[in-house]
Amino acid sequence: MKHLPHKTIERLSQYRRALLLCHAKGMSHIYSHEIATIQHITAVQVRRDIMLIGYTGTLRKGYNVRELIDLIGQIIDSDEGINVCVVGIGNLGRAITNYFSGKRTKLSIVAVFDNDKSKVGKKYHGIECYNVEDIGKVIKEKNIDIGIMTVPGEDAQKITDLLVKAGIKGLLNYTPKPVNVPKEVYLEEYDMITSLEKVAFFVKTH
Amino acid sequence: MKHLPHKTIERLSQYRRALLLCHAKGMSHIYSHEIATIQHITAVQVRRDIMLIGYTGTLRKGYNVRELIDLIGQIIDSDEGINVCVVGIGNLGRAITNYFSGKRTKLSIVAVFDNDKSKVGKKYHGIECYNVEDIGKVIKEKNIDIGIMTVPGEDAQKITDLLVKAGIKGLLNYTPKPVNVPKEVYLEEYDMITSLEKVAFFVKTH
DNA sequence: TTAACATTGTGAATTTATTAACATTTTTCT
DNA sequence: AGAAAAATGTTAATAAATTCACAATGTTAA
Repeated sequence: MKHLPHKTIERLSQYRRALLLCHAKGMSHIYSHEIATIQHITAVQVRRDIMLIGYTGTLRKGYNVRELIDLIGQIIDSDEGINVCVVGIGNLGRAITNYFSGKRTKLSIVAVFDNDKSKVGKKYHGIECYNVEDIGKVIKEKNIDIGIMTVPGEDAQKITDLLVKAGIKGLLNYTPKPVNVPKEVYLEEYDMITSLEKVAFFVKTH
Repeated sequence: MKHLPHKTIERLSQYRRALLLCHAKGMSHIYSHEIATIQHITAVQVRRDIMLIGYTGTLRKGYNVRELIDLIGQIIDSDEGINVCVVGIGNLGRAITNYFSGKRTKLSIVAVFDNDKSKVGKKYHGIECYNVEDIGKVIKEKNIDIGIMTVPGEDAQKITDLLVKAGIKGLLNYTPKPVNVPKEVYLEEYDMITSLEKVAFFVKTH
């Protein structure tokens, strides 16, 4: 496989979730237009994405749900699984930890961090909370590759630097402050205010 | 102004936030490449976005921070302000409510909803929690245009239908389930799992 | 004063993403 | 059997987003 576009990767992740639900309902096959309807996109887009990963469906029967789930897994998951940590166990950190706990096998949250001493040592959804000062040590011990940052904006860069120094390979930044990482670290930033302002803009302009 | 691209709208929101910080620090002017560095994009991109909104900077001095903040406000804010509600006051709902409380003047969260009777009547960051059954009534009374949905996935479509019926104009869906809305309602969906899986993919493929 | 420099603004080129169009194939119906 | 229908797979066309390239111009320094 040559090079999957970023957008295709995102959609594959979403297709998989939809497919898992379909599988749970007992569907064995699904048409491109059914996936498309669920995801609010076009059937052509779905077929193109699936073409890009080299899968081919059955004419008139559509795609085999089980096979497609497995193939998407081969593309986007790592065989060995990836360990993840959450830094900042406030409301957002807890929401995310909760969300993931026990769900994925390939991506597991194995540590949470906070600078609030009263939280350190407690468990959140079964995952132990460590002191942020121990980030370096814990990340190495637990072989953590990805960090999810849910601290206040003013701490964002400082925590980022700690994570980078600890050897993190990917960072998901949910703080409102953009941070800097060296180019070998993959960075994804998301900001709720931007999303809400965007909705407000399009509501305003009909 | 003709038609601003979606991506430009998102970036304008982000520029504004960066600019507000710069303004708070006492900066009166800023160069395109400074904004670009903060946002991890190119200076040309910044200049082009600013060109699109019809602002023009000063050669060799860059952009006037105050003026640019105000102009972006004119573009993306509504004069009268927009009222927003949060449905589902679990961890994520509280994180968002907390995040916004007291910050924006143009976008304000004026109600939160939950189906848990023990939460109804309580206040969350100063905002009263109503019963989901009263969504229709409260949305009309309080003139709410935008809903942020942070309920469990299995309730997503049901709540969406209630919001749509109540006359909501924009919906930000933070549940893991895509929902359907009539075409006159602006829908933005965001899913944390997809973001994390994307990071994992790019970490895996270096 | 004049040359070197740094910055904005923008048309053109390029790249990325989406959509259209349609050939192909299997199934169903008559 | 043959026609009609419904689906996939894919090339080509189009649209959207980004980057390049550079003219224009104010600023600084010699």
